[in-house]
This record gives sequence, structure tokens and C-alpha cells, in this order.
Amino acid sequence: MTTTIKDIAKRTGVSHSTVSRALRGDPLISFETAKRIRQAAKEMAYLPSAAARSLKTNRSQVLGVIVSSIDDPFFSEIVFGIEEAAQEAGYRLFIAASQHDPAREQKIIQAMMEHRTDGVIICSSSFSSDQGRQLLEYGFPIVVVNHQGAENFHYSIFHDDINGSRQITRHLIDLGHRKVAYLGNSLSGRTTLDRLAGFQAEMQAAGLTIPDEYVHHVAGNSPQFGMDGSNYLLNLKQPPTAIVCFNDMLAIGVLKCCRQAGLNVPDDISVTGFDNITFSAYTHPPLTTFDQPKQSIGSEAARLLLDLLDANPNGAVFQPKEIVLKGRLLVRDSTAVPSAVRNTL
Amino acid sequence: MTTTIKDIAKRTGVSHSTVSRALRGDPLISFETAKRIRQAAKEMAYLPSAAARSLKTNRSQVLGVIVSSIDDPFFSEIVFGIEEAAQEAGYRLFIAASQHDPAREQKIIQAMMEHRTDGVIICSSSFSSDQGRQLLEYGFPIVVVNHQGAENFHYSIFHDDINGSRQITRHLIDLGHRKVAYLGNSLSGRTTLDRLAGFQAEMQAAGLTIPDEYVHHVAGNSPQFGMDGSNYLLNLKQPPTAIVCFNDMLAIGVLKCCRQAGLNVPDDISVTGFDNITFSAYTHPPLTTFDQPKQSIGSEAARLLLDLLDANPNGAVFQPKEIVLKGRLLVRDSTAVPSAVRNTL
DNA sequence: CAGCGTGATGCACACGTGTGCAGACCGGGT
DNA sequence: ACCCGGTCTGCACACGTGTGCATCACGCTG
Repeated sequence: MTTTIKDIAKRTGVSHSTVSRALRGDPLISFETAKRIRQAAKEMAYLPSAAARSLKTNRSQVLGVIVSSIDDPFFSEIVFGIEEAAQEAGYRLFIAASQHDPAREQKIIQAMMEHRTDGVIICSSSFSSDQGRQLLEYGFPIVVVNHQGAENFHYSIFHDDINGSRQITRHLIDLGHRKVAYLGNSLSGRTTLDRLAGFQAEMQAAGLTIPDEYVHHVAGNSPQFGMDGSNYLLNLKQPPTAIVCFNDMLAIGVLKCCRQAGLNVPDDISVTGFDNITFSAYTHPPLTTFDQPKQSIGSEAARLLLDLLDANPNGAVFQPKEIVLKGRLLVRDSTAVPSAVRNTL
Repeated sequence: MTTTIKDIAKRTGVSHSTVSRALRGDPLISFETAKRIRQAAKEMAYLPSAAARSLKTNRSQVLGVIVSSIDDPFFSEIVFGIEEAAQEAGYRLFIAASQHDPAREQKIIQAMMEHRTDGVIICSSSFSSDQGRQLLEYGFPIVVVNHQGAENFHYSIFHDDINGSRQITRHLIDLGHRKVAYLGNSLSGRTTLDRLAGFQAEMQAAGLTIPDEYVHHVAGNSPQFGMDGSNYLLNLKQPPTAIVCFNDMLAIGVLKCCRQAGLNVPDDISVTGFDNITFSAYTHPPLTTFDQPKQSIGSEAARLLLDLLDANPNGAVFQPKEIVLKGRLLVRDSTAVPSAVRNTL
């Protein structure tokens, strides 16, 4: 059996309320008594029951985290940031992966509500707005990561993807590329659209047109999908001289596909990624990418949510808040002057 | 306010006990009443309070998962397997990363105990036996993944690393390698020792000796550590013709280091990994590795734990159980006949 | 008509913790 | 002697759910 405050009360000869107060550090209890009680608690290896406390206080000290998939390194790093911040504040994490499956999402939401999670952080790109509304109706503080459906929720934190994508594109244009394609992931919703928008904006600013077939979407994030997508692009009548990939995962597949097609990166074709996941530094050639501060995004999201929790009990409705983080262009070796231009030098 | 069974009781004109029974599907309640109650519950958007239930039943429907680090793809995939199995059985996951930090581990354990987690799965390589004992004393069912300190716990599930490592080593020996080095991760405890043992056993079986300086350990799992380690090995007076790496993460760093040193893999030197993480198929050259069934390991661990939970309430002590899973050698392009041998052909 | 069994429901308590309120105790000032 | 204020502690109830037991209505049998 686990020991309870009643056991401690019996042993120290006080009431269980006194024990409760003493352990919570209530100044009502005299120092001497509190000391005795703490001592006894330690000796009896007392551990408070989170269930009982949460039942009484309506606070679970748990944050829910909904993520598209755990084994995507991008999300892993964000979760890492969340965990750091949560841990520090004495909160625990309740993590679940939606796997782009609506039925599964529904179960996750239900579970989080049943556990009376204090708040929820959504990093799932495919999160439906119906389900978001459902959470909101229950009064859950929600923070959205990565701009996903941010208009429905009031608190969000995201990376400036449009700007990042513009920088990537600018970099390629500066190198002399004119025929640039975009490879997106149709499952990534808003994020892929933002990056596409940045790409288009910068191309347009440079007076360059984008043939329809140069914008291609695949339905997943793995390198395998990157290979599929680049297969398509490389087999166009007019293949591009550079491919802007939605993220590093796809780019890694693109690199492999190019190699298999006998193309040398970056001499024959340039490839860019996005996110700067760990492995992007170890591809061959190392990937030019946009370094998104993933860990900061996670920890900022957690902090924002925690702030909301501190304020909400008053019933005070916060101002909607958006935090935008900026990353930086990381030029490595997968991009270079296109061969056509090089030959004219 | 959230609705409770009392609210439903008031609305349907029955007692709260009847509601409780009806919703739990107790056959004591007449079909008609149960139907009315279920209907009302749905209309009122009732969601049971996990805290209250868990307080009363002493079951939280939550499994604790302790992992070394979330952003290591190897662990991510194991967690993925755990989640699949847990979700199916109606259990939730409580994930925490120890980051090889004992203080942090202590906090994690405490949190899990306070939440009265139904059971714990430990995937953390650096988990101290003190803390394990602490968990056991509290009567937690524990399943250990990857052989880590399995002798202290009664239920474990792991991959046959010794055999896998032998196969990898055998493969290199068959190719003609005689000067083979092992690059381990000193933080991975038992796992790295098993793989080292397999390596040594197979080398010995082939009548080959291993110079002391051919066994080298680094203190982490990132590719960067792999680069550090291979830097050491390549600068020996007698550098090896093949490097057996503890895992893919290290191997990925080794590949990069070799390239930077102007060495061609596999023509100049062979490199092997272990685990078959997603990226090992996309390195250049694609990595020869040992495919460990990570997802199965996770789901098997969860299933074993769930079995324990079903049985334990009776107080019946289970037989200790070890489940050993086997993987398979995956020969890709990072290994080849050593140049010295090739030249004599 | 009494007695009994059966099926459906309510009563009351329990789980472990937190908290408003009352009350006990003590010392000091009139 | 009385009162007052301050300090400390206990009583009792609450949180939402689950469950043993008593209760009640009903129909059947002898």
C-alpha cells in the first residue's frame, strides 16, 4: 500500500488537514510542526496522489501534445523543446501521435479531455478545425505550433516560413538559376503553402515565371516520397536546374534520386531543404537548408501556454498572441551556379 | 463547467449510481434505463473524469515510458511501436526523456509514481539500478527494453545484439577484412557491450586478433561523435580497413569523416552501422547495417506490460520473462572487399 | 394470503487531497 | 477579571466516480 496523508497524520498525531497544509508549505502551520511532518513524510516515502489532487484542484499539471508523428525528427526536436520548458515548470507531457488519422485524432482529443489536461499544444499539420473547435468549447487553452489553422485559435507560435522560403529561393536565383521547381508535401497543409508562397513571391519579384508542372506535391514526409517527387520532376521535358524542397526529409530523398539518375549535385542540379534537421549536415553533399529554431519553437510554445494557465484562472481573456520566430539561411554544398551559366564564363 | 454523472442523474431522474453503472455497461441496469442515460450523456457531452476514476479504481490507464532521448530516431521508432500497442488497448503514454541526467531521471520517476502509472517501460540506457529498485519497491510492473540491467528486472525484451554483431563482423571477415575496429558509445551501457562482445567473439572465431587501440568508445550518439571517433581511428599508425560502428548514428558521422579525409567508402574503407534507422538508406553510400525490428520491440514491450497488468491484480507473481527478437543483416554499399585483397586478384 | 425469488434502483460510504470556518490556546492590555 | 488579537489546529465537507448492500416492486407458487 502507498502511504497517504492520513497515515502521516496518524503517526505524527495531528489531523490530515494539518499534514496537507504542512506539505504544501502553508504558513498557517508552525515551523516546528511542519518540520516534524516533513520528516515523517520522508521516512514513510510519501508521494501525493496526482489523481486526488487533480480531482480537487481541477489542475492536472499535465500538458497535452498532439503531433503528426513522433518519428519525424522535425517534430522530435520540437517536442524536445517543449519538454525542457514543461519539465522546468513542473509540468508533465502527454504525447500522442495523430498519424494523419482522423479517427485516431478523435480518440486522442477525448483522452486529453478525460484527463483534464491543463492545456494543449498542437503540432499536427493535419489537425481538423472541427476537432479544434471541440477542444475550444471545453475551454482548453490551446497553443498552435507552425501556423496551422492559426486563425481558429488565438495563440500560436510559428516560424516565418514565407520569409525563409524567400531567402532560399533568392539564394538560388542569385546563383543564376532560372528554372526552379518546388516540391511540397500535400499533407503539411498551411506550412507547405507558406513555403510555396514564399517561393512564388521571390520568383515573381525576380521576374521569373513558374511553369505549372514545376510545382509538385507528394503525400508524405519520408525520403521515399522525396524520391518519388524528384523522379517526376527530373523526367519533365524541361527539367529544372534547382529543386526547392518543402523540407529536409524530402530533400534527402531527392539527393538520392539525383545520384541514381547519374546527376551530380550541385554541379548538374541544385537541391535545397528546410528545417535543418540533424541529418541534413551529413548528406552527400551536405544540404543547403533553412535553419529553423525547432527547440526554441517548442519551448516558446510551452512557455506561452504556461503563461495562459497562470492568467486564465481569473477568467481574464487574454489578448490573442502570435509569436513569430526567424531562422537563418544555411548555405552548404548542395547548391551551386547552374552548369549552363558556368559554361558561359 | 464540465458535466458529471450527477448532472446526468438529475436530468434523467435516477441516482448517480445508476448512471455510473449504466455507462459502465453493468447488466444490473435495465436496457431501457441504460439507453435513456446513454442518450442524455451524449447530449450533455459528458466525459468521465480520469482523475476521479483513477482515484477510485487505482488504475490510471497510463503507461510510463522512460527514454534516453526523444530526438534519437532509434528511440522514436520504438516509442512509435509502444504507442501503437498501447493505443489499441486503450492506454495512454506518459513519455519522459532522461537525457542521461540522474537528477532528471529522479524527477521523472517521482512524477510517474505520483501519477500512479499502471506500469513502466524503460528504454533508457543509462538507467541506474538504484532507481529501478525504487520503482520496484513501489510495486510497479516494469518492462525493460534492450537488455539494460535486465538481471534486476524480471521482464525484458531485447534484440539479440550479440548475434547481430557477429553477423556484421562475419560479413566483413568474409569480404576479406582482417584489420577491423569497433567504435562504441560508452553511454549505451549494456547494448554497446553486447555488440562489442559479438564483434570480439566473431573475430576470435576467425582467429583474428584485435589490437587494443581498435576498440574505441565515444560518449554520445550523434554523428558528431561518430566523426570524433573515426578521426581517432583513421589517425592510428595502422588504421583499420573496416569500422564496425555501435549504431547508424555514429556510422553516419564516420562516413562523413572518411569523405573529408579523402577516403572512398567502401573502396578504401568499409563502414557498418546498426539499427537500420530510416536515414541509413540515404547516406552516401547507403549503409550496410543490421535491421533491428524497432517497432516490434516497442509493441512487444507494451504487450508484455499489458499482460502483466491483466494478471497482477490477482497478486499472482508471474514467471520472469525474456523475449528476444532477431533482426537481419542488411548489406548495402558501404562495405566491400578491402583494397589490399582486391589488388592481388 | 403469505412467502419467496428476481430484477432494478437508491443509499451511503470510500478513494486521497484541499480548504472555509470554528474553535482552542496564549499573551498582553484595560 | 475580562476582552482582544493573533497563532495554530481540527472538523467537516467537497471534488467525481465506483460498489456492497439494502430496498422496493412485481409476479409466481403453495
